[in-house]
Amino acid sequence: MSTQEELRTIALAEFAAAGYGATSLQRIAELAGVSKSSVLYHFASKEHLLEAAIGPAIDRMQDVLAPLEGAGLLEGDRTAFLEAFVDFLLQYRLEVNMFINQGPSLVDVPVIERANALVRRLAGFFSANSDSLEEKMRFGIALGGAAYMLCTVQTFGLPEEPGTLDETRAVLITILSDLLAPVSATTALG
Amino acid sequence: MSTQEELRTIALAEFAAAGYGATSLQRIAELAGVSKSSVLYHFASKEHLLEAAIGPAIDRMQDVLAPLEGAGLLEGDRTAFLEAFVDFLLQYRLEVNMFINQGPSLVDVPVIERANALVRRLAGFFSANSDSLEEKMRFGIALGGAAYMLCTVQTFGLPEEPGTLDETRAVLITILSDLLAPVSATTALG
DNA sequence: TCAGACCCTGTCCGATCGGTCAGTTTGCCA
DNA sequence: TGGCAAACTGACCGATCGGACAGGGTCTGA
Repeated sequence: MSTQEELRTIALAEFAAAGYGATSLQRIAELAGVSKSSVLYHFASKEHLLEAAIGPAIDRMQDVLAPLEGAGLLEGDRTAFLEAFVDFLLQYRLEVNMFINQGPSLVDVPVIERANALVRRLAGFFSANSDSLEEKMRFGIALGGAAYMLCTVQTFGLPEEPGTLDETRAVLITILSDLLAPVSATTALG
Repeated sequence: MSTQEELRTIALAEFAAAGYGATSLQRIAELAGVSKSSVLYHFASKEHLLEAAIGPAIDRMQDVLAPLEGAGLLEGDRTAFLEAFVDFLLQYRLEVNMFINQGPSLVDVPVIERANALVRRLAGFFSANSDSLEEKMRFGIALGGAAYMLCTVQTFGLPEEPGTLDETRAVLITILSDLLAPVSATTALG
């Protein structure tokens, strides 16, 4: 693994565990066995390093959540969406962890703000006052709860997987489908 | 409101919104219209200010989650527990928001670590490998999802309440009861 | 009137932060 | 072997942080 890739990996782990602000370039350099100057050679600034660390995950997140926008989530697509969503959570656990924990406080970082804007729209979806409060809250609890639970498990250094990855995936999809069952098809992000 | 109470209120809001590390004593002082020295007069240190800001909420959190420990959550008590849990979330939204977002990264702060230890035990509950992975994940999604959803709604400055407070409370309890319905009574934290 | 508690302030300090810059090492290719 | 570009480094900078400290108002009770 090149120094650049190693720095990216270390930075992601540290940002997710200790926080972006609480992680100094000095510490990242030490963990990688290089100097702080070397970090700034590969990444022009701390913010660039953050962008490199979580940018790809946020791109993917936007793709996964895209179907929720506009016309809404059709009944037939729901299973496909949940599968894509759960796969995304499991594949990018560190990045999701970091975004969940620190997204709200890193509002001035473009790459974070891009994801924040998306979450803000989704949050508006289940927070706006309307007739079907329950449906919206079911949606929020399903998506937010799944993400938060996986991150909490990871953050606190508990056993890497609650069951095998495949079992986790299947159970998670089952629960989310169950939770969203009472939600009518075309309500999403109307 | 006394200066001390005002500082506590401002600190809580800022810590929750921008993060503990990202909030300087200088900024808190400015928002309160006093000097930084005055802040340090009322609270011996930044950490003491944090303790004053969220300590009471964490005490309450321990009380609310206490029934989950030991013998487990009996069937008859579940509704009472969910009511207490939801009431806690709604009453201490700012504090819960801050704890969810920054608890994992503030491991060296005693008042935070006290709550982290509790969450760590709860997380272990639904992450440990066992026969009833689904039940444990249902539990984690219910508790974590409800907390995270409310925090997200608040963090992003959306309408203060998704519906009236009473309606939110009732709907939330309904959804969580529904989600936990398949969970047998005595599995919790065995 | 005055002593003391309380509240508040400006000034200063060491530490640490992200970032700049000039210079050195390393590896590859002609 | 010589040269050049990429990789890397130590020294240094301004800014900001949490905190220490001495002192100045203000009020109250003796």
